[in-house]
This record gives sequence, C-alpha cells and structure tokens, in this order.
Amino acid sequence: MYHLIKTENHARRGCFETVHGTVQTPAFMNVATAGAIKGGLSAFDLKNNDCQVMLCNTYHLHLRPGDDKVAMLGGLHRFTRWNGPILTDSGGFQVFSLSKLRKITEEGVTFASHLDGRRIFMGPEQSMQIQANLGSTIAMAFDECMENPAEYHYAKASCDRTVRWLKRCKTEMQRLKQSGQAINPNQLLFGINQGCCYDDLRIEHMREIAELDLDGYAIGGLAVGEPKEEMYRVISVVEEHMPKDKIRYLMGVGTPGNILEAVRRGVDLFDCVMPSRNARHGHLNTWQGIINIKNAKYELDESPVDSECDCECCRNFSRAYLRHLFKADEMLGMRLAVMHNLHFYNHLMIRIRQALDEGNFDAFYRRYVDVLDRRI
RNA sequence: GUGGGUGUAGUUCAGUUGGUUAGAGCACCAGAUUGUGGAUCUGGGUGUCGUGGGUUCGAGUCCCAUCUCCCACC
Repeated sequence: MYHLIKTENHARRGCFETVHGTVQTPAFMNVATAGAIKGGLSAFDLKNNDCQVMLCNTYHLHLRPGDDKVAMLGGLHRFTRWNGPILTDSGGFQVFSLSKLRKITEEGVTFASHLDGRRIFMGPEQSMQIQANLGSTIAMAFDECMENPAEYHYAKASCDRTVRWLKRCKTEMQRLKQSGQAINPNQLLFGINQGCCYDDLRIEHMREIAELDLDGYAIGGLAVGEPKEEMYRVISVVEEHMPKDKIRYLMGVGTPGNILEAVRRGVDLFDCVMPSRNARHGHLNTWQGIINIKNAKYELDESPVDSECDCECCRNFSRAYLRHLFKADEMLGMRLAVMHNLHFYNHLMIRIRQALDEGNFDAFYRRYVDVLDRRI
C-alpha cells in the first residue's frame, strides 16, 4: 500500500508498506541478480549501507540454483538472509537482452539459455510460477522490452500483447496465492508500461494497465539507447496517466542525474546496475562527480574516495590504497568500491527525501543534477 | 681464461638482400557501459634498438671495440 506524504510540484515523497517492511520513497533498489550483490556483498552489507529494497533476478535464479530449490529452502528471504522487501524482475528483460535466439508467440518466448544454450520457454504463467517460488515481496509482470527504435506497427502489436500477458500474470498470481503455492501469500504484482518512444502508444498502454488495479506501476523500455531528453519526455508523458495513489517505478535507471530528473517528474522507485557495475570497473560516485580510481593521479592520494561519505571504504581507506587493490586485482578493492557506490546511491535517496520533507527539493535538484554525472 | 650465443617498449618477442615515421601480444595510460555475463568495446606507443666508434646517400640490420647475461670447455 502506497501513501503519499508530500509533493513538490510533480516530485513525490511517500512510503510503501509491505509485509517485509515499509519503503520510504523515493527509493533506490540495490541489484542482487543471483541473490548476492556482485562484488562480494551480502544482505548484511546491504543493511549496513542503508539499502531498503533488494532486487533479484527471476531468470538467473530460475537457471541457477532453480526456483524450485529456492522454494524448498524456504524462499529468497530465508535463502539470502535479507529480511526487507525483495523485488524480482520478471525475466522479460533478460530474454531480450541476453539471448539472441528467441521466438516470440502469443503464448510466450522460447529462447536459449546463456549458460548452456538449452532451449527455455517462458511466458506469463512461468514467470509468475517462478516468482511465486522465489517468494519475493514484489513480482514484476512478464513483458516484452522492445529494442529501440522499433517500428510503430510492431510496437503497437507488442504493447497489445504485453497487456494480454499482464492480464494472464494477474490471473496466474491470484491462482497461485489462492492455491497456497506462493511462498509469500501477500506477494504484490507491478505492471509495466511499454510503447517505445511513441507517445500515443505509451499513453494508451498506461491507461489500459491502470484499469487492472495493480499494486504498482513501472515504466519500462527506457534507457535503452535513446537520448536522455527523449527518456525524460516519455516519463512526463506517461506520468500524467499513472494512478496517483500507486507507487511508480522507473526500471533500470540510472545515473544520479537521471534519478533527480525522474524524481522531479514524479517517479518513486529506481533500480540500476550502474552503481555496482561501474564500481567493479573502478568508476566511483562522489558528491563532486565521478572518479576513476584506477587513474594514475590517485597513486599517492591519501584522501578518501569522498570526504562527505561515511561508508566503510571512505571511513577507513585512502584512494591510493583502493587504487592499489584494483591494480593488484584484489577482491577487497571491488567489494569496497561496490559498497561505496551503493552507499552513495542510498544516501542520494536519503538526501532527496530530506529535501522533499523540507520543501527544498528544487534547490537540491539544481545544485546536483549536473554535478553528480560529470567526470572529474 | 677459451669458444659459442644473447641484448629492440614495462615484459615476452618480431623486424625481409641495409631503405619512408621501428611493430605485435600482455602490461600500462585513458574513455564507454542504464529492468547485471566480474563481460565486452574504443582510443593511446610509453623506444638513447646495451654502449662507443666505423662503413654507407642511408644502419635495429654490415664491421671493430667494449659491457651484460646464458651455455659449453679448461
């Protein structure tokens, strides 16, 4: 259940109540693809770095260890020891991003596993079944994330099919919960808006899925190569037609600047691989901008990554040490870097919420929107 | 001590009968990365060709000396 606490223009300050705890929004969800944050972080590290929601991947966990095994082990919460809210992606995006050999029919998608190449079929019912076995707090609808650009006629047909898939997802989810097959009997379902960059398709699709009265609504199919101005425009176009009393989730976004822009346009929830992936490559977020810790200029730099940050890395270690760990390919370097970036993102959201609480989000936005994305 | 071999980028090496601005892998330097493949891609040569001299229009390449390291023999 989403509660709107306060607004500043389109920006929203709210909270989202779930059986696994309340999420203060706007919020960023930390990505733990296969039940762990890449780079060697556990659920306890997430807790210690002010993470509110862990995001796990349906597709990856289905392949390994198998959602049936996770169910036998009591579900994702018990398996990973994360006791807060978990959102599971539907697997739809992986089907389209990881697998080249795929066939889409009304029933679902047949594609090749990226692990061993075997053929896998996934449709709305399979996705719901897997997510029910995982026992996540929030399940995402199985959708088609189109490539950009896409032909208008294809995009329209795809949107229509995604609506039909969404209805099947809702029906299957209800069946699984009623028959006691879901690990989490209170599992929530979010719908996903598609429509490429065609405003009319986006609006029509949003109106259709809004009628289904789901627990939350996501905007998908963005940040897939289109110019960021185009992304912001689509967010604004869609936002106007999103239910005001439901939480809004912008999937896969993004940079700190992207998040500030999207919050300003009324988005509540985010997830992105950038903070963790960039950290693994030595790209670290700071309140001054982005640094590449591998750069030679940090070889003798005894200052912390970010003097304004109080994460484990910045409290204890120097840029010189972190650079050395990266150059020496020591696991600790990656772990500290990922920890720092996730801490940074979670604290970016904390400061956004504070700004909204105090009614000065616009000033906060103007101060940081360009600063945080620049390379220094 | 004698004989043979060796020396070119940080490193391992290539470099034609002497011919334009000495190349490759790795490393290194720098950039990209948006519902995660610790992946991948893009750009950059960073050099006293061991040293000194000689031959030549021209030397990494040929000649002499010298030094280094390796091998064999005494």
